[in-house]
Amino acid sequence: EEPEPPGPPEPCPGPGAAQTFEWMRVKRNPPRTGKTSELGLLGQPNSIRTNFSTKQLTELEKEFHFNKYLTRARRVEIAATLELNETQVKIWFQNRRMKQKKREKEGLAPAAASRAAK
Amino acid sequence: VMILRSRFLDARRKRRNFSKQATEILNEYFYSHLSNPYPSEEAKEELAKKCSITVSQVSNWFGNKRIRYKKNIGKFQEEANLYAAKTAVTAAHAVAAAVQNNQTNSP
DNA sequence: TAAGCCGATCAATCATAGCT
DNA sequence: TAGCTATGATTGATCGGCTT
Repeated sequence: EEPEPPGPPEPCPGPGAAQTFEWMRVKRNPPRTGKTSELGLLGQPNSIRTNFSTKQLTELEKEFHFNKYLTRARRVEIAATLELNETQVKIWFQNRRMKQKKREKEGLAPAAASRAAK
Repeated sequence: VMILRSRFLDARRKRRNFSKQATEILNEYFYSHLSNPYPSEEAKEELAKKCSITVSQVSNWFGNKRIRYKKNIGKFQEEANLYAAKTAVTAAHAVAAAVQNNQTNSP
């Protein structure tokens, strides 16, 4: 059911010897939401997850309900208004669409429980 | 400090832990596929059914498990051995059953 | 060839559950 | 009851593949 014929890896999983597989070594490049200047000086590229403010999220949400997809022009406009990168706005819409899809998919199938409830 | 993490009214998280058996099933899959704990969409659906949870929850579980496992492999050593042994026993039973079945069916 | 999108995943964090 | 750990969910951002 799970064909796994790689050649090089270790032998057998002996009790007490946890092997280190590739997936355990995977490292993501830190977020490069770099705003070249924040504390002045070419400080390290802001490699920290951005926390969107309630206002930004509210505006993005509002725009999303209007358009699921953005045009370049609209994206530039929104980015400027909310003080975000175009990339951040683009990614936000990307993630928002996936979230929407996920909900439509799940919010339409909990059949088993819906019958019992009420 | 009003940097309100207004994620407070997120209508989310009224979390409930999964049943012990569900966790058992998920862990069994995780440790028996430790070299590549990435279940396919089909596998996730099957696990979801067996555990009585959604596919998304299965994805969340594996996502959290992988990250937390590699963050501190040592902390999961005991658990890993426990499931490794359990899998071995299960496999042994399967083999034994197959052998018996083979003997009683050999013309 | 470059840019956007999708689907999956990562990684950090939130908030609650549960044990000491 | 307070404090700390375990755990499910959320989400900004990354990765690889495919499309435009």
